[in-house]
Amino acid sequence: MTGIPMAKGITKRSVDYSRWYTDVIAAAQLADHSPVKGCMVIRPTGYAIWEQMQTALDKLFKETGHVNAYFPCFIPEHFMKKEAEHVKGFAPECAVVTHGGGKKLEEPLFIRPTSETIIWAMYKDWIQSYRDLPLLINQWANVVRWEMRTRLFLRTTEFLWQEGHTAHATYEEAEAETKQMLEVYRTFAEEYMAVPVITGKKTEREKFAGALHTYCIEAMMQDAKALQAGTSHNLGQNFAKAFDVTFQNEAGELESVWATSWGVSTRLIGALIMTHSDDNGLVLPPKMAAVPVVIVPIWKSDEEMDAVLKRLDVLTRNWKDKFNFKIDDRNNLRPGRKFNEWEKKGIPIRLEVGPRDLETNEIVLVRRDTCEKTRVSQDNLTERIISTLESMQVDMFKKALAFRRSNTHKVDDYDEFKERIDAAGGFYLVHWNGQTASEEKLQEETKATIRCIPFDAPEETGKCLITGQPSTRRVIVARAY
RNA sequence: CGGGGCAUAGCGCAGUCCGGUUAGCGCACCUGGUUUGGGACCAGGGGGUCGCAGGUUCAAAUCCUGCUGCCCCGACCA
Repeated sequence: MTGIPMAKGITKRSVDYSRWYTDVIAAAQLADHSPVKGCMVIRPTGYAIWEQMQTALDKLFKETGHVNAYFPCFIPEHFMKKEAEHVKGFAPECAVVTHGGGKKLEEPLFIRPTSETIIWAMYKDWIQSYRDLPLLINQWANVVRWEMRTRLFLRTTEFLWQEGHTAHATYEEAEAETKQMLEVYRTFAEEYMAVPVITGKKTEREKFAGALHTYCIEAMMQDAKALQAGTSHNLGQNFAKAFDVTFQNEAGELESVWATSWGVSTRLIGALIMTHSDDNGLVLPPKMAAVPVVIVPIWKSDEEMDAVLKRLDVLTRNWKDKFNFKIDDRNNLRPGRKFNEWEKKGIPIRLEVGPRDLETNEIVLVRRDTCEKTRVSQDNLTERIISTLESMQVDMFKKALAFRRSNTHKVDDYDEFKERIDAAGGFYLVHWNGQTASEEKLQEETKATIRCIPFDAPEETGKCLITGQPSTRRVIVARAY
């Protein structure tokens, strides 16, 4: 048994990918456009996904020794101006508060686009000796960046994120932290979101404003475009010097502190949607579904209703501590409507139970990722559900990985590259001479950017795709969100 | 910032060119009944300062002027 009828109200991916994306969000009731330009209202269904993400990530952060704190959203103007590169990078996209309490403020307050400056202003007071290090703090917060063009989840004026800000005694320690947190992001993306990512280093041009270097995870969406899904920065001593944060080392000498910062945002919800969902709506990997199992009971008479619900009572008795589930016993909707509703919302497993199943001791199990419908025995149902959820988690990752692999190519000829990226998008492993000038030329001529220098790229001699100059390794080039 | 489009019920639209009953349709919503294994049906009902502000006119959703907001496509960004 298979098959799901065509979805109403969702544009097919093949017709218009970006319409499809917004249709899926609307159909699943994840978010709405707000009355304020560029901002979104995250609806309960969408926020539940964010909560799943927060829970999993927060645990990973705590396991690596981090603690949470909260800093204000207002940043005094002169803080923003202390780190030269940082101002240059962020000033143009900042919202600034000039009035408060009906009066013009003495000093304008920037609404944080990120919190390095206010956090380092505080770290100055908190750090005196090497014994105060490392300082490993994370905060869950909103930030504002005045973007010209916005898209739900992918780029909104205000968005939710977490930002880790750590302080260390040495460069090596800071570097280890930067890499460790990138690895946390990779683990989270792949094992929880089932989104395969490439880890690597950003080019000078793409790195964070004020960082020594930036590492990232890059994912491929179903239209074969790249999406930066998370970043981790080694900030060196730039912020410590700008905010005069020093510590006494064991030898009693005064040194500047070494810093990192790292973040992922509600953009991950966009990544999740564009990696797994289909023409029928949202598809959630089990670990990202607050409620991974929904049961639609079916009945004609009141007697049948009682019988079905009673059986469900027995069947679900030991489920509470194993996985969340919901019994959709609304009596004003017919089953077909409920099937469709839960499909659009991406619930991983749907169970259908009616009078016929009571007789045969079976139940209908439908997998959202494959749309596969199976009649399964009511015996061992709990184990069957758990194993199905586990398979789905793995299968969805494998499917996404296979897609990325089949859309990743090595190319050595610039004209061939132009043709292929126009025709099919995709990731291209190409040689690059390491110069910003050729990177800019590439973007001007093809709208593609260097997504990252992958960690696993082997040393290999070749010629730069753009200039023909010598190169020692390949980088990933793609058109990106 | 450039190009395009839209603004009429919660959503999607018609009506606007050519001014004229009480502004209409589909979906959604409410009530009652029949239904229920893939998006139910029948009957009844509620909901609108026609984006805002001026103007023309006996009369404006409709004509004129100005403004505002939003969406989509490009240049910039997590």
